Amino acid sequence: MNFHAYNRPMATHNVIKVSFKEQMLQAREDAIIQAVNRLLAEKGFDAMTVDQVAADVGIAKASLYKHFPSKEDLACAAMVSVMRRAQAFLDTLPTDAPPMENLRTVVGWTMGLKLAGEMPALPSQNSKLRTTLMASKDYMDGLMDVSDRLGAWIEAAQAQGALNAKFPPIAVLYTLFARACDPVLEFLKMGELYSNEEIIALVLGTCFDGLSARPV
Amino acid sequence: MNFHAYNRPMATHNVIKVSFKEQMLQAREDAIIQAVNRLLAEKGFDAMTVDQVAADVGIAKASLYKHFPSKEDLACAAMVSVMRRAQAFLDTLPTDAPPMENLRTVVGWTMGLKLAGEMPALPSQNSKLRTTLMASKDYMDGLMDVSDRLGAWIEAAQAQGALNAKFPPIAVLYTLFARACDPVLEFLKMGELYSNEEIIALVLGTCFDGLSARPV
DNA sequence: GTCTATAGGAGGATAGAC
DNA sequence: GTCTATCCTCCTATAGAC
Repeated sequence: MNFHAYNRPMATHNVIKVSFKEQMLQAREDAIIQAVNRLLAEKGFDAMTVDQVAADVGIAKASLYKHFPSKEDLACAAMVSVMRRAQAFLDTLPTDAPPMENLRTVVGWTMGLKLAGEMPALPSQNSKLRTTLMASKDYMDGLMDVSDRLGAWIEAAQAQGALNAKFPPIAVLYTLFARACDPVLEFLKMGELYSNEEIIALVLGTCFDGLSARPV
Repeated sequence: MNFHAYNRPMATHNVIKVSFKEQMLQAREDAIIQAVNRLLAEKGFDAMTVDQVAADVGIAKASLYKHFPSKEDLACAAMVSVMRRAQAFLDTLPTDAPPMENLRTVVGWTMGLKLAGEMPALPSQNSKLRTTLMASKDYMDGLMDVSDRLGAWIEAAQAQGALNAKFPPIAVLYTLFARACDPVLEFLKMGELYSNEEIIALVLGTCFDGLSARPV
């Protein structure tokens, strides 16, 4: 009892202090991730330099390396972040809606992200980066969860006859992921002829309806 | 007359010699471009190093720079090369065929190129590279020619009602260019479930028919 | 025009004081 | 954990002999 009486205040004090510190730490790491996310979307992984990230956050480069051990881990953290956003968005979609509708909505949402400059772009060739991503449980878990949920909708949509059954579900899944980073989006944006909403509608149209004319 | 009698043999000798030298030069530059093309397709512009190109060709790096003034110019030459191949392929297509059919054939051909590892991949963000490309008359001329020919087919196909008229021709053109480098191709190739022909058929299907089921 | 050797600089990562 | 200053590696590009 004396033990508790003696220790509790000290322990409480420590708990509060640590929690506050951790809160600051988390806030700073969030700021870092946000900067990385922006830079990755703007210039891509190779063109992004750690110096730019540090300057953007307003801290020294060495401090950055106290939070993340490498440039690859920075990018990985950004990917985990968007994956979480995607999961959160999926949570908001009605489970009783037509699966095809949900698929369309998700892809449209990712296109909006890209047009807003919030979609980090990673080179698919970089093996060092791939290794880091594959080794990240947070990233892989998120990716698997998203893939599973989309996969379920894909199969359901095919069972309903809304999604063309001649395409293997895996090919559809890849296609949806690819359309989230479709370069057509930035091409059309650069042309400045269409609003973001129009661009999304166009690219969604080409993706789901196809280029060939459909019989009325 | 004496002038000719005296000079002709020497001139002929020079002509042959120069022509031979130029032939060797051209052959070497072709070898360089082929190596660049392969490396660009395999690793992309940033990951490709000039040392690798030199080693691949089997000459010293300094010799490379006698042929091409910069790494960007190397990539540009490779792009001009594929553009020429594309123009040559367009030449083989029947002018009396349905334009929609020709569009499909061209896109399928570019997909085959990519699957064969012969489609150079350039980052769309690199401004130094973009400047070099824009400044290259050979590249721009080729790009314009290809765009014009595809554009004519697109408009003709829309006039015929074969290509969905709700899409602006420019959006269709961008989409066709984008599908030539579609990452879905390499994803499916990595899965090793489908042959190259099947992959091309699949991605052509998603592109032209769309993901949504079509009424029978 | 080919080579060897090296300049020059960018950028990822770290040392060490505080 | 933050900073300044620096290391070190890699890579583009060039100098200079042949």
